[in-house]
Amino acid sequence: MTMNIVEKLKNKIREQIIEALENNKAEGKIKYEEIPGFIIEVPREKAHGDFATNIAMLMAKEAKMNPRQIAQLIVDKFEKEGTWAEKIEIAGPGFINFYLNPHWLFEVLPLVEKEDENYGASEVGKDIKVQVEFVSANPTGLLHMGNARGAALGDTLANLLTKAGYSVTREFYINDAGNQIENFGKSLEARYFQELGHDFPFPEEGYHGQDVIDTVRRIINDKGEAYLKLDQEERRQKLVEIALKEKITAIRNALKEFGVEYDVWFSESTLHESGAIEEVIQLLKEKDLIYEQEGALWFRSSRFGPEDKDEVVVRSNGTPTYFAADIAYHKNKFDRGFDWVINIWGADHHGHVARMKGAVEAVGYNPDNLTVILMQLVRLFRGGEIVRMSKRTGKYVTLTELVEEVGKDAARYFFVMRNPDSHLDFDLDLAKQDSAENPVYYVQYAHARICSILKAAGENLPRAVNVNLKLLNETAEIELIRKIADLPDEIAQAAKALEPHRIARYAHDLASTFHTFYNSCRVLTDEQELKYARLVLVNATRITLRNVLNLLGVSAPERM
RNA sequence: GUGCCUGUAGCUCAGCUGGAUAGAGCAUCGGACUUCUAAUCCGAGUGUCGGGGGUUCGAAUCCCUCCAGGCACGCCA
Repeated sequence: MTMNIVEKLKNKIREQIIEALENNKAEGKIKYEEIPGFIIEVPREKAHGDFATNIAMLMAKEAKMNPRQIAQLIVDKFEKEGTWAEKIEIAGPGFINFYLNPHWLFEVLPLVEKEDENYGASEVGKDIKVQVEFVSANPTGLLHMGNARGAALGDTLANLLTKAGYSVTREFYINDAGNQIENFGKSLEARYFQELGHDFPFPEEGYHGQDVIDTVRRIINDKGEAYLKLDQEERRQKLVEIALKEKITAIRNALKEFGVEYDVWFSESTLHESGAIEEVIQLLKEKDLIYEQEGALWFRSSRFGPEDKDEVVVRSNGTPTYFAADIAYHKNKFDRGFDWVINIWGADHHGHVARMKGAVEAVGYNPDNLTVILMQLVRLFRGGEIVRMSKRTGKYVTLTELVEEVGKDAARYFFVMRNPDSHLDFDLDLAKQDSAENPVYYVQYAHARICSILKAAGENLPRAVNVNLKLLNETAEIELIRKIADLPDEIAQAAKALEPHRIARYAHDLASTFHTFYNSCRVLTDEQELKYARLVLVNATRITLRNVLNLLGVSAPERM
């Protein structure tokens, strides 16, 4: 059982407030039916205490009393025992501010030491099976910046959910069927002929990238002209088979270099082969959610979305659409028992969300259990200019190139730093610079500094239980402990809200608090007891920083 | 035309889901290394929170409307 000190204390204060209110009610000093949902928060202004609540304002209307009067009643009956409260004040329109004895914070240091790598964990997601599907790039090409953002986001999110106690599966959906594979086959065939010196027209919608040519050259190297004589369908099939395997391996390796590994690689073609798509269409037919028009089969998505249009699931030529496969895929996900299914998609797919949810409902599952995170697209800048990626020429910067250029740490941090909702302008020149402008160095530097102190201190690191923590009474020290204490709550909230960027901000805040401490308090001082206490504090900071960097997939260097 | 996202300091962005005097980084200016790493710290300044209405004790946050930018509206995926 992991503990969350901040949460525990908030709950304690909450209980005492409710009890104080009930006591007042019993004495007839206040009238109300129900206590409204109120918050206990850490005020932005330090002068407003360690915790504050807005309950008095919220109750004013129902109790027909001035909020400050209500606050006074609560304060009068508030039992401080067990809350560490030293001073309670009523402020502004009726906030109640709690000023705590800082000693409550000291519990956190032995806890961090004890939990070590596990510190920050909580159990808010206990017994909840969640799947995060992300990247799922077309296996016909290499990974681009949009995929890279999705990879950083999805992996960090999965890390967060895991830490918050959820049971997490990472999944990559391989689109190895359908139209784009047709095109891929045609492109490969064309390049195959061309590379062997034949005239061959390149398909209109084909893949123009250099990587397709490279693949074909390798195939020729290996198999020579063997496929020239085959009939067209068989030739394309062979070429696709070899090329797909190669592409998927390349994608897998690129992601691995980026620190991302999956539990499941799910192949779209298995849905076609197993009959799962036909089955799901049959199911929808039975529910009268499919109709025929102009030779095609349509799914009544308009029944579900607000005013969404109906969607083709089987073309007039008899082949199922991507959407049909996706319905079968999502049914499959829920069939596997996931309580919560999370997809990370590029914002250009947003039109797909409503009908996907509709489809989930249509096949008998609760659409609320499907969350789609849409991330806005990435624009690359180089030399102050947008790097245009061209579909026609197939030229774009790949994930592998990005990692080579700016490094895994900077790239991951950069992508996760921002809210997925905001457009991301990635300045390659800036990220490339090994300079202080790159925020990831700021955080890593804090970790390296700590390691340096610990090294200088020698091998005997004191244990929290053996030192006098009360000596840690400087503002900078208290602030640092407070920040460390926040981690479990930060993770739990970031996980629940699916907002990994909060953790990047936390990492920066923690580093900043440490740097301030470092400049105002000397750890290796002549006063032995103080030194030991500070060593404990610094070591707890190291553990916390390292754990956060791990969540982000960023390394925690001991030297810089 | 319809739908989704965005609009906050000169620039890049936070803003804990309705709270108190709206915050960071970069950039600018001025300070701090004989001391555990100056890739750091301390100090200084800037805001019609896109505009206008509304909801209430209280709005950057919720609702309406308008403006600007991005994206999507296929028997593509």
